[in-house]
Amino acid sequence: MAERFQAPRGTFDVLPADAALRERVEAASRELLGRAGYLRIETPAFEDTELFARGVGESTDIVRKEMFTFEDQGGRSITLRPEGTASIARAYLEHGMQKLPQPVKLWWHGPVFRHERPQAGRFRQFTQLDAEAIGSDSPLVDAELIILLDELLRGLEVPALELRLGSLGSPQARAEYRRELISYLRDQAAELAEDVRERIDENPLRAFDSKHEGTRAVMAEAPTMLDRLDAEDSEHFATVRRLLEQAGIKYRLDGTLVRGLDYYTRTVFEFHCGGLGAQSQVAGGGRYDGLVELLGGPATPGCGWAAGIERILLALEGEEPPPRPDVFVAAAEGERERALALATELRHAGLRAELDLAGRGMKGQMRHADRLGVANAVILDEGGAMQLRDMRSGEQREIDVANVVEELAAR
RNA sequence: GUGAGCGUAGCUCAGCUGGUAGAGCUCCUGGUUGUGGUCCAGGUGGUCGCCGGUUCGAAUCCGGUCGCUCACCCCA
Repeated sequence: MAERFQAPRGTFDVLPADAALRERVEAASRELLGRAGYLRIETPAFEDTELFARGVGESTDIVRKEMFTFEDQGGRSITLRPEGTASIARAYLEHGMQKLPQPVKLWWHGPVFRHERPQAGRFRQFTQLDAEAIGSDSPLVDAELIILLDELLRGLEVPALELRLGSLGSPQARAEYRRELISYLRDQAAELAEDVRERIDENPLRAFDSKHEGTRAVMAEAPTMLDRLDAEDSEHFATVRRLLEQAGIKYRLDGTLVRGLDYYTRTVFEFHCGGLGAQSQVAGGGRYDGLVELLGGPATPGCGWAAGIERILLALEGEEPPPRPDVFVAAAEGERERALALATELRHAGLRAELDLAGRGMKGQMRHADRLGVANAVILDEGGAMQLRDMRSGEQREIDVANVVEELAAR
């Protein structure tokens, strides 16, 4: 037991029972994003470490302690992608997509890696669905992306959804606000909970989430980022809000949204699902107007989101039974090879056909057919005769070899 | 990285205050020469996570270790 291999910590197998639901999520996103003109892109699962260090930000938890980084045989530092946006921005630049009509709208889904301690809804390898629109600073872009994400989650019937919406403004405004908040907290330190006080410099925004009474009183009076937006950012945000309201999308205004990646500017948002455990965030994203430039390109606005497929699946909670075959071909001892040929023929006709591959006796084959849940069985008798059996009624009659395929296809 | 709970057959679990492993489900075979779903009988399958200690003897007690789960942190 102990010596048996196990999937590495924080990873999992997608078993057949899980596959159908997962495919439904993938199909829904492909369909929805396709209709909105988002085009599919695939980037490598690993990149130059520096891309993430620069793109995501040296000071973020992701870069500081969550990356799977290794040296390849040529001495290059390589990192399994901990998120997708930096790769998309890299591809945008590498392939000169500035020359395309803007914005360039892209989507992808695939594995993402973060070296974290696993827990409910948190894995070391998980799957993200990403949508990105690069090259326009119009608030229409922000709104379109949020509307699409909302439709996706709602269409999948993710329960107890909540959209939180905020704006971070420009990097400068954000930095100024942060300084202001830190000094405000320092002044009020005596009233704050101990854990909040200890993290004033580390993460002052977190004070807003505290359940501590004294802290809550202090925070009720604290300035929020939304109060400190400059005129342009403020107008941009107001337009995004108006567009969402026109689209009938409910949201909770949240001036304390942080996002753990440095590249976010202006609009930020998260979708949460109640009853998901501690990791309730199902999707999140925002605008990143400085990212492309940060990676060495021209000043280029961008906006996008990532949805966690596993968290969505967790919220949907369920398995779908594997598809049932239409027909099972059972064969007497000497007829096994004919069974394969017939099954192949039936498959050509578009039917799901199975046969015994384990050397079962007739009783075993019928039992197996029953468990597969087939509606019909074809039984090949010794000597060439053939029976067609209706597995529900138990009715059975001899049938002509020439007619089996037709007969079954018609059912 | 920190904390808490758990770790017995493929799955769900039982095994009281220590005496050298069980049930249900699943799977396979058979129930008078090859026909299913109910029922009956039988079978496959576990060095009780691992290492060490206490003991005449440990799945059962103690220590360590690994793993899983949940939470903190942070994020999808």
